[in-house]
Amino acid sequence: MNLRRHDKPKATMRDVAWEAGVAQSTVSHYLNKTATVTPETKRKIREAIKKMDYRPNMVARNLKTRGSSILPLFVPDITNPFYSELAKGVADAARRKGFDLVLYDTGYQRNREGDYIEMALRQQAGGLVIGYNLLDERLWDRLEQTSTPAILIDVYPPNDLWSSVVVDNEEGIRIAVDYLSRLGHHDIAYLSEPPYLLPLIKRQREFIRVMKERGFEVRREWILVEKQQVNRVKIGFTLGKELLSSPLRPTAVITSSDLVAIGALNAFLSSGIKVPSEISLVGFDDIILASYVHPSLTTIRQPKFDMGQRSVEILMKLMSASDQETPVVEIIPPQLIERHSCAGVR
Amino acid sequence: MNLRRHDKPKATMRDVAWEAGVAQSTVSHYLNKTATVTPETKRKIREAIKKMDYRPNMVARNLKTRGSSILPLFVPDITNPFYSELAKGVADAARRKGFDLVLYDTGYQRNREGDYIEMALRQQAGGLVIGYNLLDERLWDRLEQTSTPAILIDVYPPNDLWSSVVVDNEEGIRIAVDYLSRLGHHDIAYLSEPPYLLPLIKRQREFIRVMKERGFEVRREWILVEKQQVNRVKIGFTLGKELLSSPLRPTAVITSSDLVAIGALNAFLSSGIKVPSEISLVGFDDIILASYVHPSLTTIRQPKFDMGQRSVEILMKLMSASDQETPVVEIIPPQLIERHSCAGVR
DNA sequence: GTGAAAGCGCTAACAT
DNA sequence: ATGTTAGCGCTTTCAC
Repeated sequence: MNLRRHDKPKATMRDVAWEAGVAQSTVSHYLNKTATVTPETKRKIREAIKKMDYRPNMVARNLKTRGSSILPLFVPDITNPFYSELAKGVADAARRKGFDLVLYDTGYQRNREGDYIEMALRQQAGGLVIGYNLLDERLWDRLEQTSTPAILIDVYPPNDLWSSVVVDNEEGIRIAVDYLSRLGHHDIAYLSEPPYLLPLIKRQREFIRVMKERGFEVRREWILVEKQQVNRVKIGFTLGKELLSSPLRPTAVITSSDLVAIGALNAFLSSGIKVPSEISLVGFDDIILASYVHPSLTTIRQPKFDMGQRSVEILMKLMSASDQETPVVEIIPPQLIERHSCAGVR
Repeated sequence: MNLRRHDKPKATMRDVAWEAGVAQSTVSHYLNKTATVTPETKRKIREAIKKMDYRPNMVARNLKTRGSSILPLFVPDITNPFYSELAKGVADAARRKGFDLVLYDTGYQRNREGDYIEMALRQQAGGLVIGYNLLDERLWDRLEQTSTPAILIDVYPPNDLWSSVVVDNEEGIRIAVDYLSRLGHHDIAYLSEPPYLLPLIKRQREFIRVMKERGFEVRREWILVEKQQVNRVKIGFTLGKELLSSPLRPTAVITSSDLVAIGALNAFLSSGIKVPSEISLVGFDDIILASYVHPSLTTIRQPKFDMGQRSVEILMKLMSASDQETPVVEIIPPQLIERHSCAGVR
């Protein structure tokens, strides 16, 4: 590391000061607006900067201020559209605050999590954005020990020391059920990936609760929850097929995520079942793919971009707090995105 | 920026040295293996490090060595699966070399490109990975001026000063045509997004050339190239519909990218045309979505992950070269991924 | 094998 | 309004 080519020496602030015939600190003051500078002096400095093609060295600046202008984002897999959309929101907000987004893609590997946090800390990161549930829970202690603030997205904090931004999972499910209900459905199935995360548990639990509350029957064989597989599209496919093999067929299905919905869609289509005329389908997340499949997927949107942005704002507040701020769990409202995978029941 | 909380002071190398009862430089030597150290001294240092929870400060290190451990990656849109897969490859290779991947998502906005390059340079980045064609061509001069090496991916260099990693576009098209040909197709259409990039032009040109070479007729109305729209799925949809309205219908179609193929697929399906039984479809890129749609898409894979990795290796070489290295254009072979969107012609 | 000292490019008191 | 000075935490000669 730290390679560098045989480059022309970069101009430093000292060079600029010399060229402009002023003191280095004056240049610094001018650049940082940390003192007022005569118009005439300003001019000279500006010219010198241009002439020398001067560029402030953030590394030196950061060393001096003991700060850092990088903002680490942890995701388990950047190729998952959910996380890439999140990353976009985080990057955008970070940029606005003058931070550079450093991407740590852990690939769902425990040991990488620790290594990457170590790297982030060595880079003097003042805070972390974590887009999923860390596999290695001991890391929370490590972070606390170094008093590094962090914010979680899309999952609930491991304990009351940490903050997070999550969508209102229960509300999302309610919106889905009520939407289908309005279309005349009451035979509704629920397909889910393994619920090892609280949001997933909440969705499932709320589905059952609201179905009962609305007076709809909740059939055991219509609540299909995967235990083994990890590929969400495959899960949806498997569960979709399984659902079709049931003697009673629901008129609609809600899934725990869009990826599962897409798998289910493929299962239905490949069995000759028409969507939405024979069965309606609503997903969860609203990833970009949802609008790409045919029929396009009606779904419950998690405003990922906004959540990414919001998380940065909260983190910045935590970082600048002179004392341990009270952690916050911010709940974001979900939103129904109506597309073409649902139809009224005949 | 440069926020920081009221944190407990981090241990420095000086603290460690003091604790271990040795000189700071000895600790440095131990850490960097830049001199041999007595086992006994090693032990003391190790213990001090552990006791104080010491972590090297990369910012200070980078200032001293005038290096940088960040590697900027420029993409136009990280939510585009093509770029997120690329990013994964780049991040992976960067990490292996001890670099942190900094993500610059320009959102296809000219002015951001300049701003972001400026930020990257201020961070003392020693080289850049650019995953697409910069919109603002003047930036190449700026980069040259600062003698910052860069490597392009998926596009050809603007001139012979720069390096890039690209797939063999012609070969990809040949593979597609020959594959369809083997299935008995010779009435093949080609649908393309606006060919403002050389790879796209090459694909189109090669399609025509190889069709002729194989003795297949090339019909004007079967070569549909979008001029206006930017959303590739919409483009595919529009072009797909247009193709269906033509009096003569081809038995197969090749598209300039998977996103276009997915749009075309939707167009066919929504017109009641069965894929692959009535029309075969092959895409280009092999983005993750290709395997998610129904029927899953047969396509020409660009090994994005590998290309990302390779680009980092080449860039590192350029960065460490003491003198202007001769630029390279590395051609990567594409690969046919057979799925379910193609069938033999009856 | 270990240590003393210089300094990377910058900010921030503190003077003037 | 501008300048002087003292480091930030580290690497790297160069002595010993």
